[in-house]
Amino acid sequence: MVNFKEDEKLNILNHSCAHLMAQAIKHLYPNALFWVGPVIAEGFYYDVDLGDEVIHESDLERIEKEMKKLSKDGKRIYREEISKSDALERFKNDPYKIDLISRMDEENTIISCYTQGDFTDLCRGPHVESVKEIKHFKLIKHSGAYWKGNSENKMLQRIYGVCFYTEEELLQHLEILQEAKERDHRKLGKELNIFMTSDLIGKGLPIYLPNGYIIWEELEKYIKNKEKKLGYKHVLTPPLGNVQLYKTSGHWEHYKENMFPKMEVEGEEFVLRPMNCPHHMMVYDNQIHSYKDLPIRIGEIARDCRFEASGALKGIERVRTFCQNDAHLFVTREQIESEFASVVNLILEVYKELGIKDYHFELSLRDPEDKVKYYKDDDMWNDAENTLRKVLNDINIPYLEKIGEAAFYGPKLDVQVRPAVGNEYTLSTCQLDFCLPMKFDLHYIAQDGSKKTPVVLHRAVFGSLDRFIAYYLEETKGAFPMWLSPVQLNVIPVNNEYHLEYAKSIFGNLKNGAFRVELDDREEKLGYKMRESVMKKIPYSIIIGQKEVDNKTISYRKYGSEDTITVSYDEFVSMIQKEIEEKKLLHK
RNA sequence: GCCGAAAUAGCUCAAUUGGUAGAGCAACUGACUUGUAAUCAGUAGGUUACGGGUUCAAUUCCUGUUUUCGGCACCA
Repeated sequence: MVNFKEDEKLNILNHSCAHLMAQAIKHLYPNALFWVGPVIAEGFYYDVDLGDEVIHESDLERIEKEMKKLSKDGKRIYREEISKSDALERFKNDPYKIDLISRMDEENTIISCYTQGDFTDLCRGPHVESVKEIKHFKLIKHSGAYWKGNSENKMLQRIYGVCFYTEEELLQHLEILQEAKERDHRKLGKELNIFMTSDLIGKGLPIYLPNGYIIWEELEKYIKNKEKKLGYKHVLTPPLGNVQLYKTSGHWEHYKENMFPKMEVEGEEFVLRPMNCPHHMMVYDNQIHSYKDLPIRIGEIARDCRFEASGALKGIERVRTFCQNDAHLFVTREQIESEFASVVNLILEVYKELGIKDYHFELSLRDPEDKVKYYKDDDMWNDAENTLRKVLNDINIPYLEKIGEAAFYGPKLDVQVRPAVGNEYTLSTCQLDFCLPMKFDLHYIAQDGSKKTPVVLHRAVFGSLDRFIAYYLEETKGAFPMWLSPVQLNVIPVNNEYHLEYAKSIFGNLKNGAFRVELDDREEKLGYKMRESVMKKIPYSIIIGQKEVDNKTISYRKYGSEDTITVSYDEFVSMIQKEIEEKKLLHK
């Protein structure tokens, strides 16, 4: 997939295309005012104020047509440098430009304008020489977008587009977009019977069907085993709690708008829990701990409920109830680095085993200017942020620093991935927290007999199992590796009259061997049954015909291959056992 | 939540400017006894998401609601 931002030449072309679009819009909507038109990874967009008018899907065609016309006219693009006062004068009737210009530093900024025919726009540039270079473009989508990204502000009209140097590149790009839709987890989830939703149950409340639940169970077993080896102890805590619990933690103050409203019973107030930290704090507080007991690692596959905005819901990627693969590590200050490194290594190990390659780390820091969101203790923040930086540098992990992305209680390391369709999201997280242990007045007894407050690492490798399954569906295109496949083997007799008996005995042996196996004994042709077997993305289709009956063998065809291989039963079983143990990827 | 779009059989989709819904697949029945991505024939399947309105007549036009989709905002 092209990244328009990183290809300098394409970047300039796309930015120029944004200007061409603006010019076309100005022709069709003379009162249009323009905000910004940047190049992004997926192409470009321009935010436009059309007064009371809004863009409809059909308008994109009109705008495109006008752009083609302007491109054919082939006007040159001129650059002009002006002073700040000239700029303020020239754009005095345009509040958006005034807003931009007035924030510019007069001394150090060259203010430039670009003009093509009857259209001039304030712009840093650079641009292509002439609009006739802007030929192979497409307006992809449109939407409302709040001015300056603030939902208190007016909603502008945003139009997205892409531009290439050749028609072939453009068509190829559009094809890639189409292919991405094919591996959207919502489409695959439906086709492969992974999950469903029901209007009567409610939106954002997914049901995992038998196939989906097998994947869920396997992932749960997998991660819990890894955690046990690292000394985690698993607990089971309730999915709701007293409101006071969240008032103490500070979550109520920060997030009550995004929680399901409290319910009152017998004078007590409860909420469905939006996260598990306070519950795990209570688990820690159940006993007195010595410094010798630390680190204490409490894990849980824990169900949470969050009242996500209806417009944010998406398949099983963003839902209103989900299960976190959560854990809280209670450590001394001296143990922070090694425990944090251990979590990062666990994440790296899991990603490697599952074959996930396309991800990056982000170190999410507080915005020191934001006095409302973040817990007030500058020393604590500096200490925490520097600790995370140090560990990341020590273990040599590349990462991006993101200001203002921290949790209210501490900085975090997030692992970001990109889905088939839509914006990137966090798949795994590890957060450092000096704050909640204090709020809950937790301690341990130090070597000198004094009471000390532990530090907590919040971490989730499968941020949520729901989201992870969504991601892995898209990553594997629904062709899961053997160990995760809902159905691993499909036994297909060629002819029921002569081969069914032997097929049944093979099926029975595999079933007793704890493989997830099906027997397709319908009265259909082999080709028909093979087609379904492949469409269901079953890793192995086992064919039993006269040859196999006579020689006491089996023949199999692996998903993604067109070859048929004949082996003995024992040979086959040891092969697939090995494949399951090694968690081999089905294809890559 | 905000801006825009969509909703027709279990699934994927049709239905000419408003004239009371069709196909393929799946399901069911029967025939065929099959060697690697669809054997043939038949049967059944619908308050066109839900409610209200305009009209002689609404899947089609208007309107409210619900859900879904593309973005924006949000994401402990």
